[in-house]
Amino acid sequence: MGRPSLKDIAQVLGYSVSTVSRSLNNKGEIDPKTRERIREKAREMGYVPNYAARSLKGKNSQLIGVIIDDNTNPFYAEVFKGMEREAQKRGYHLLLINTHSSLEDQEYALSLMKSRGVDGLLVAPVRDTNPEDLEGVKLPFVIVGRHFDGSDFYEVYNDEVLGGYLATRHLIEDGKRCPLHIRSRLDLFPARGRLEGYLRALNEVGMGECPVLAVERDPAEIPALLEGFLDSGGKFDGIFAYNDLYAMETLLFLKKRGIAVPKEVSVVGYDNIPYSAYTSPSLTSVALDEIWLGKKSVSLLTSLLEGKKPRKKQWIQKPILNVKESG
Amino acid sequence: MGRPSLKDIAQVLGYSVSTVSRSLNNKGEIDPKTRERIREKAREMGYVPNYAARSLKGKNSQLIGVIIDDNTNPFYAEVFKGMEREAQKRGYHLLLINTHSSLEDQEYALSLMKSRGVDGLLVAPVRDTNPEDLEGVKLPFVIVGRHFDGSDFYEVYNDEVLGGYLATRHLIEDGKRCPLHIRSRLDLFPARGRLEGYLRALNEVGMGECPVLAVERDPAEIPALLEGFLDSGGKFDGIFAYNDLYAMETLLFLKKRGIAVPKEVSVVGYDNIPYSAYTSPSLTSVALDEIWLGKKSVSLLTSLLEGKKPRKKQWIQKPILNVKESG
DNA sequence: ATTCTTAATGCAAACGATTGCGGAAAGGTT
DNA sequence: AACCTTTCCGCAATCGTTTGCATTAAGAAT
Repeated sequence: MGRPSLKDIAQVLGYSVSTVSRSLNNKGEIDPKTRERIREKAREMGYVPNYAARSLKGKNSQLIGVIIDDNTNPFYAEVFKGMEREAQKRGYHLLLINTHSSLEDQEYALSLMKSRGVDGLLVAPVRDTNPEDLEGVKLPFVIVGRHFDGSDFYEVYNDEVLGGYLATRHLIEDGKRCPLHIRSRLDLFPARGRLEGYLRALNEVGMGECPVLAVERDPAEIPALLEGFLDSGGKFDGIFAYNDLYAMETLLFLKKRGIAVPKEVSVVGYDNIPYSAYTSPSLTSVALDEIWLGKKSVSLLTSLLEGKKPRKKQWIQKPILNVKESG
Repeated sequence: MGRPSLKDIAQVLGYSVSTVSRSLNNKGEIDPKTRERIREKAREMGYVPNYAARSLKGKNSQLIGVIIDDNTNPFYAEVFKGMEREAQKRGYHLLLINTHSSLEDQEYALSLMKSRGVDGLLVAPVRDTNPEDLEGVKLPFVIVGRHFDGSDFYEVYNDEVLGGYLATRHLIEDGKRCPLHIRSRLDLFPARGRLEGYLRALNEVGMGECPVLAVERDPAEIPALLEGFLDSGGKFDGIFAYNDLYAMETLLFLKKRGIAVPKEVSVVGYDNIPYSAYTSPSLTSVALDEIWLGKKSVSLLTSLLEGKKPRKKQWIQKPILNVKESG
């Protein structure tokens, strides 16, 4: 026989299916003795509930859809881990789909999640996402790692401005007079925040005009960007890079050019991924608690699913700076 | 209204539910004209199939369970990506659960997958896994990245022996007389293979006795291990580390001790993770095609699910050596 | 003894999709 | 004109679970 159903248990014990169901779910009024008898038998027969049937009837699947850019990204990998921990604790499971930063893939993911009957969504929307596309799925959702200006979505994200500020202020306090920023595309939420924090730190001490280099698609552009900047007479004594991967490309370039880090130039990254400890010099980086981010987004979503309406819609995490050798 | 069902479409158009179902699934004989009419309407109404209902009836859910150690591990992250690509192409979706290398978590995962009604399993079993536990779930499955001696499971994995051999032979051909190996626990399949390849390369050229250091739990033990080895008079001029993380710890230690890489000591890692390009010197490493691994395991499993019995049960990938600066 | 509570359990419908079987209409064959 | 095919489509059962309502039995109150 395949997996036993409620009916199988009911037949063996001579009860009705409803009684078995109620016993297993602790619902309704059941004689404690029969309840125990049923639970025991269920265990013995290796009963596991059929989520498909349950979700078909009950309208809830105990499934949460997770839509992120790329599970290979150490930051999101870590966040997912946090999500999994919290979700399992609360009896939910996760359906993960990558968007590869593509709007098309994101639409596919959204429609699929709906089709799969997930109870709610944890989503890190790709750039250019129309907020209405999210609302259009008519599912409770929590935004992870992003923030839509002026919206009142439930959101769990990092204080990117503070992160950029911390990184830059550190460079300044270290005596750097001309810290460069290598930013990413400004249609990415974190990129805007980090840039803003960078500018704020500069303005605070009256250092107006420092150069910002922009990566359009790929961190692989960085060597050429820096090369071009230096060759056209540009100067810098510190670099705040959009993230650790950017910073690593930067370190590589500086090494090739024979520029000493941190003696001549300090480098600060962002995300503090595990591998940032293994570069040489090891990478000073803005650190986040990704696990917290994952857990918090799940607990927020599940309370939504339980019909609560948490008053606090925005959960913002304060990053800290993990100072290592590069600056 | 919520998401429209077959019934809704049927009512609007005046057909029966069965006709709608058959039209949408291209089954049975349906007048091409009505089929198109129905498909058009379905599109218009934004119909998406309800997988729960489908799997309840049809006995297949188009869901594949993925059970791995840890989605943060770059190797498995990459493998998962490959799986996702292939699965989506074939109309399947993935349910991911981490085991954190714990037998207990693995059992939870297995029971959960059964409960969720996945059609099949892609699993990288934790050490000490009893093959019978896997067969016990009574689901088609493919082993990923491991190999059970003597079993005839469907398996997709790497030729770890060859990998270890390539790494070690490279060190030897580079003139190293005493390459050290830092291995992991031998109850891990890859650890056994890599060690064997290492020994084979040594024996081939009659270099019998070279030292092997064993990490028991955590790569963080490595500095102490090497320290102890050196202090007790041990010597080496090359190191083949179990994986890139091990190699990175090794590089860090060597740097701290002032030992020049690759001048005095060459270092070779395994997995060729993206971040191995950013150490200094960059890390020579055994490279695998993780995407292939993921895709292949999915295509193998889906052909099982379609009732085929592929003759070739073991798919073994040949790694290559990606020579960079460290050796 | 009769009626009223209360506690414990069963009945049956419903969720949305699939599918074997049968029926009706249309056309073809003698 | 009677019969047979073929084509197209509907009926109804089914999957496993949940849940509102009905039912039964037992005990309490009169």
